[in-house]
Amino acid sequence: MQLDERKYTILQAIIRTYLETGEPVGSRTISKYTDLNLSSATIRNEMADLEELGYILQPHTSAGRIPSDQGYRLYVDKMMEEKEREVEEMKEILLEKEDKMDHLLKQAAKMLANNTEYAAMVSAPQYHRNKLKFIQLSRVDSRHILAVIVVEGNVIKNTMLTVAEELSDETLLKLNILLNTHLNGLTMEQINLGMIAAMKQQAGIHSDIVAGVIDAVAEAIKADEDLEIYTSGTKNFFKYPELADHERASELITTFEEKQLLSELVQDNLADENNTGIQVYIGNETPVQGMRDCSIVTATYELDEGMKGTIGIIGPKRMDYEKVVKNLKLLKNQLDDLYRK
Amino acid sequence: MQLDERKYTILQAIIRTYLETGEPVGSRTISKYTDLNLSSATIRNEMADLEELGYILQPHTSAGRIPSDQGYRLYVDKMMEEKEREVEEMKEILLEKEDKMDHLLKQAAKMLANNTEYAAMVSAPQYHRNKLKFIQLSRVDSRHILAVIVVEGNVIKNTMLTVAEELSDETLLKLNILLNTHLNGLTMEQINLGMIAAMKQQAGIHSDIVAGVIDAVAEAIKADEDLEIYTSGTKNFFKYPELADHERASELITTFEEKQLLSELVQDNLADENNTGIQVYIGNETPVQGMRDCSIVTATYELDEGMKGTIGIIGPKRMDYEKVVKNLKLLKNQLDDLYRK
DNA sequence: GTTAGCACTCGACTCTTAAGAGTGCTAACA
DNA sequence: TGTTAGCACTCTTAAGAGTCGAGTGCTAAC
Repeated sequence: MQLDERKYTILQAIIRTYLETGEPVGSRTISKYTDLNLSSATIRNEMADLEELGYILQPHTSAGRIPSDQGYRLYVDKMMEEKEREVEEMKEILLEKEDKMDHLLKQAAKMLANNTEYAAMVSAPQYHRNKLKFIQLSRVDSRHILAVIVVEGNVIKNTMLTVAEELSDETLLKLNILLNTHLNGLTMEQINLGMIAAMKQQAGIHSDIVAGVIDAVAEAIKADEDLEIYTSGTKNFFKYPELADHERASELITTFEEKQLLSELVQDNLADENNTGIQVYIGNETPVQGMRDCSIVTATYELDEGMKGTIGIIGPKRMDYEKVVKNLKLLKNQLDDLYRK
Repeated sequence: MQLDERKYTILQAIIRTYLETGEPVGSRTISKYTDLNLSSATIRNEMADLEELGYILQPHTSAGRIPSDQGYRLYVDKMMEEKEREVEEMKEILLEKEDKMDHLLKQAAKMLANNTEYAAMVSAPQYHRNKLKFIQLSRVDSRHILAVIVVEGNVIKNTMLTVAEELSDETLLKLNILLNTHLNGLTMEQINLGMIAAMKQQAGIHSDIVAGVIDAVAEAIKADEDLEIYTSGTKNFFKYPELADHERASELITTFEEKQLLSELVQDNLADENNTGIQVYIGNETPVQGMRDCSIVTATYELDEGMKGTIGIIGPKRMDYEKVVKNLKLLKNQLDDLYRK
C-alpha cells in the first residue's frame, strides 16, 4: 500500500486537528474539516489504511485516531522541506544588548517560553579547546593580588590570591612578565610539569603565586565542561493534560531543573556536524531520558570564534511545530548576528 | 477560655499526627495516640474548645480537625523556645570546598532539598553599599582593552572594551592612573557628572574608554541588586497532595522558577536586624505572593565582611519543622564558618 | 469532669445506567 | 471500482443512586 496524496492530506488534517484539541480525531470531523468532500465512511477507510501504515493510532477501539511518532515525523519532515517560512508577521523580539551574556541568554529562554507557550532551554556557548591569551596580576591591597586570566574567545576568569606580605611593583611586574612569557598562546595540554617547575624556580619565594595562577588557568580552560543551561516556562507543562499528571510532571520538572540531564541534548546537537539549523526529536527519538512523551525542537547558534550553543523548546508531541520552528529560527538568527555586526 | 496544659497536649498530638498523614485527625485517633487516657468523647469536647480558640479547623462537618495557621504558629513558637536541638545524629554534610561560590551554593540548595524532601532555596550573599576599590586596564590584543573593576567585598567585574586603534603602554598607564586617582574609594553616589566630565576631558581622545569604564563601574556596584538565587527540589512539591493540584503546583513552580519573586523573602530576612537566625513563615504570614498555602523556614548566614545571604525551605504547612530547623541551622553554621577559619 | 451511646452528617467509593462518539462491516449505488 | 449510507457494536465518560465509615455533637448517666 502506498501513501498517496489524498492519504497525506487526511493525515495532515488529523494531525492539525489533534494539535489543536489534544483529543482523538474522528472520521466525521475530518470529513467536514477538509475540502476533499468525502464522506466520513470514505475517511474511515483511508484512516484504516493510515493506521495499517503506522502513521496513526487508536487509543482504544471506538475512539478517534491520534498521530503516531511516525506520523508526526512525516508531517515535520514535509514541513521542513517547504521553503523557508517568512518571519515577517512576527512581532519584533527585543533582545536588549546587555553586555552580560548570561542575562541575555536567560532573557532569551524566557522570551521563547512566553512566545511559544512551551518550556524553553538555552545553553551558553561552548568553546573549543581554549588557548590562554593573557594573564594580568594586580595588587588590590597589601595582602591581595588579583589574577585575571583571559582565554581565547575572551572568556575571563578572576582569582584573588592572598599573600603573606606586600609585593613591590617591581616584583609584580617581573611575575607578570614571567607568566605571560611562558604561558601565552598555550593550551591545557601544552602546559606541562616541567614548565611549571621552571617557572616556580624563577619566581623564587613567590612560587606560591605561580602555583595559584596555574590552578586558576586550569580552571578557566576547563570551565567549558560544566555547561551552563538556562530554562524557562516550566509551568507550561501544565497546559497540556497529557504531560500534567503527577508522575510525568514530576519527572519532567526534575529533568528540567537538573540541567545536567539536558546536556545530552546539547551534546547531541553540537556533535551533529551537518546540522542544518533545526533539529526535531519526536517522542522516543529524544536523547534525553524522561522526556519520551515530549517533542523537542532545537537549534544551534554560533557566535564569533566558533562558539556554539543550543536553544530548544520542549512540549507535548502535539506541538505547534511551525510556530516553534519559526521562533527558534528567529532567535537563532538574532544570536548568530549578535557579535557579527 | 484558656489554653491549659491538656489542651496544648491535644493540639500537639493533632499537629503531629497531621504532619505525618496529611489527613484530618479524628478524636478517636488522639484518644489512642496520647497517653492522657481520655476517651474520644472528652477529646471531642476539648477539640470543640480548641476550634473555638482558633487553633484548629474542620474542613467540613463530620471530618476530623486540621491545624490552623494560628495552631501551627503556636506549635512552632513552643518548639523554638526549647533548648537548641543537638545536631548529633545528622549524617555529615559534605560541602566540598569548591572555590567557586556559585557551585557551592547550588550544591547547598540541592543538599537541603534532598535532606528534607522539601523545596529549597539559597541566595548568594548580598553586599552593602559598595565602594570602588581598584580599577585596572590591560591590553589584551591590539583592538581590545580589558577593564577589571574590583569593588569592596572583592566583587570583581570584567568588561572588554573595543578600541579603534592600538593604545601605547604609556597611554594605558596614564588612563589607569587617571581612573584610579579619581574613583578609588568612592561609592555610586559620590561619582557625579562633574567628575566624569573632568575625567573625560583629561582623557582627551580616549574619553570613550573612560565612558566605557564608568558604565562598567556602575554595573559592578549595582550588581547586588539583581540577586542570585539558587533553587532545588521543585519536584518535592508533588509529594504533598495539598500542593500538587495543577493550579497550585503551577503557581508554586512559577514562583520558584522566577527567582525574582523569591527576593522578597531574602529582603525580608536581611532587613530584620534582630534576626536570631531562624525565621518561620506559616501560610499567610509569607512575604511571597503565591506561596500562601506553604510554610517557609529561612535562616540568614553571614560570610566575611558583612556579606549576608539567606537559605530557606519551602514546603507544605504540615512540614516537619524540627527536621527543617535542624538542617537549616547546620547549613547556616557551615556557611558562617566557611571564611572564618 | 468524664464517659457511653446514639442520631446525624458528609465525603469517598462502588455500581449502574445512559448518552454519545466513533468504529468496522456490509450492501447498494454511480 | 471507488464512494456512500446504514447499522450493529464498542468503549469512554458523566451522572446518579446507594452504601460505608469516619467523625461529630449532644444528652444522659456515672
